[in-house]
Amino acid sequence: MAQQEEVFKKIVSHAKEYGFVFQSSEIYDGLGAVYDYGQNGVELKNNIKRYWWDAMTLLNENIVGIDSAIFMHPTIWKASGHVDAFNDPLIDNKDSKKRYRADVLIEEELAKMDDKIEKEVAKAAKRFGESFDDALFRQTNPRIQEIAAKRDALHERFANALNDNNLEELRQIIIDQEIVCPISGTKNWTEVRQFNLMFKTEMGSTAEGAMNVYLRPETAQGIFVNYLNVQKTGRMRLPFGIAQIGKAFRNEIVARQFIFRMREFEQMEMQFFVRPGEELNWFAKWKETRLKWHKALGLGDHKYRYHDHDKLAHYANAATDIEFEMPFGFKEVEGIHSRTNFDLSQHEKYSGKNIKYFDPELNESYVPYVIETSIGVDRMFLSVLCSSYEEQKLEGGDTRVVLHLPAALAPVKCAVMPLVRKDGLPEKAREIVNELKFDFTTHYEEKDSIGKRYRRQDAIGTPYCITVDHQTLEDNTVTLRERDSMQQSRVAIANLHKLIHDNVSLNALLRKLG
RNA sequence: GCGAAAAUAGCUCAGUUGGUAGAGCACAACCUUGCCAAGGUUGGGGUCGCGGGUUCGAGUCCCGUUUUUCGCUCCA
Repeated sequence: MAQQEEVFKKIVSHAKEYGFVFQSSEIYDGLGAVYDYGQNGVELKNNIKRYWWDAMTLLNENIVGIDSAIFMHPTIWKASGHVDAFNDPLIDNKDSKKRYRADVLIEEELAKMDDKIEKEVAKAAKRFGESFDDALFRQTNPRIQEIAAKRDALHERFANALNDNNLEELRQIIIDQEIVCPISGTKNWTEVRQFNLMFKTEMGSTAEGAMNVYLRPETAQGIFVNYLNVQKTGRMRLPFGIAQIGKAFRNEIVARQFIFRMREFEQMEMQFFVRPGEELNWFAKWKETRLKWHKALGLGDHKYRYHDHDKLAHYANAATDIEFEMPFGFKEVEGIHSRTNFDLSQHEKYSGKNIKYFDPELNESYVPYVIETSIGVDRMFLSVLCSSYEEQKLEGGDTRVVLHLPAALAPVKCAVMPLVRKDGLPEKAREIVNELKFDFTTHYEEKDSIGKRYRRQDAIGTPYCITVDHQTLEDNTVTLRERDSMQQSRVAIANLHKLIHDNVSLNALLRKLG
């Protein structure tokens, strides 16, 4: 494990050194958990997005894309549950340094009181035997009455505090109830603080007229609120899907592990709308389809696994993660959720608009059920980078650092280099670049020895290097050098284009998914 | 957010009880070589994360702060 962490550090350094990922605002000491993509990173990221987008929209005639705005009406986040669910009142015990949810601590205290009552009842039931009247005993026994009164008073006070969002009161309840930390056993508590995971800003210029809006914490809602627009204008019939790629923002308390958890991140989401009752079949189908998409990249089938959720979110009736083996363990890359009709029903309720789908086959209207597939682009990027990175020992004792990126995702597809910088070889190489550049990201390199140039291309994962030598001037052939095997072959310039295209285009990858 | 550790050139790091900021690689120019990196010459690049303090003098000691890593915590 320690070794894995070393490798991860090297990957992070490599990502910076070769222009994949930079810390945001670095010259101002950086900004926490925000990163920028560099010249190679952006190409890799765009290729990942293109692979996903094409797999969704080209291969499925019933899936279309949209691009919704980051700003949305604030009520959307009330309807979706984010305003409430992303607002946890937290409190720390100063001695044990443990953090708890203040509301959970109080709920546990209430549960304890209930337990006490039940114990009293059970004791009495044993004592009185068959003549025991449970309801009567609860109503008349003074001890139980006393506990129940305290319990009810606490419950009411707690409910009021929650309702008013009164953090000081929550803390006061914990103090008054003499709740202790289960670890340290002390009552040395900090203030109660609220962490809202949504970034808030204002829209409109005047203080009175300004409206509080949020930066979206997920892209899904932009699809839900548009689903009927797309269905009607696209004449879509269930089942159909809407795909979207876009930025989302969460003010994470702890954001770590490089680009794995960032405060600003990008999602690729597809919401698939189905008939009620058919959702679990579609859930199973998408589970399979999505894993196939990942595995087609060839990063290693053993690096993937499903993680089915036992504890489901409030909107879901089934959920799975596709996890990928990162240097720091198996981690979620994609989530597949059966979101029921929760979101659409909520929007119907909060907007007051009818957003039912009319099913011409069944001749009835209903709110569709939704299967969601949602990938973190940045996590996907990280998984590709980590599994591609290799420090390879070569014969002769030296090592080379090579990124075995799937060719279709590589930021640079080929590099053209004159063997020497004279005798007209650079000019010939330029001619080849000018042919290839229209279809492939092509580098031209003439500086340093040829071996050094190969290694530089290996480090950014370029699948092919094309070397122009003196023979080229005579017979129009070049040396084609392959990244992973380091094998060289003599190829006619006329055949270069097709050869490269067949191996680096997304097309080949998509055909595997057919 | 709490605790611990760290921050010196693009990268990896050295820097003595406090006394003029260094190396290797990388980068630029020129020469040389020419199919798997690290030949030669020359050069550019650092207010030692930032801000205070102690001191005649701070990369080094003290305080604060930012960022990163690890642990806790949290995670739709």
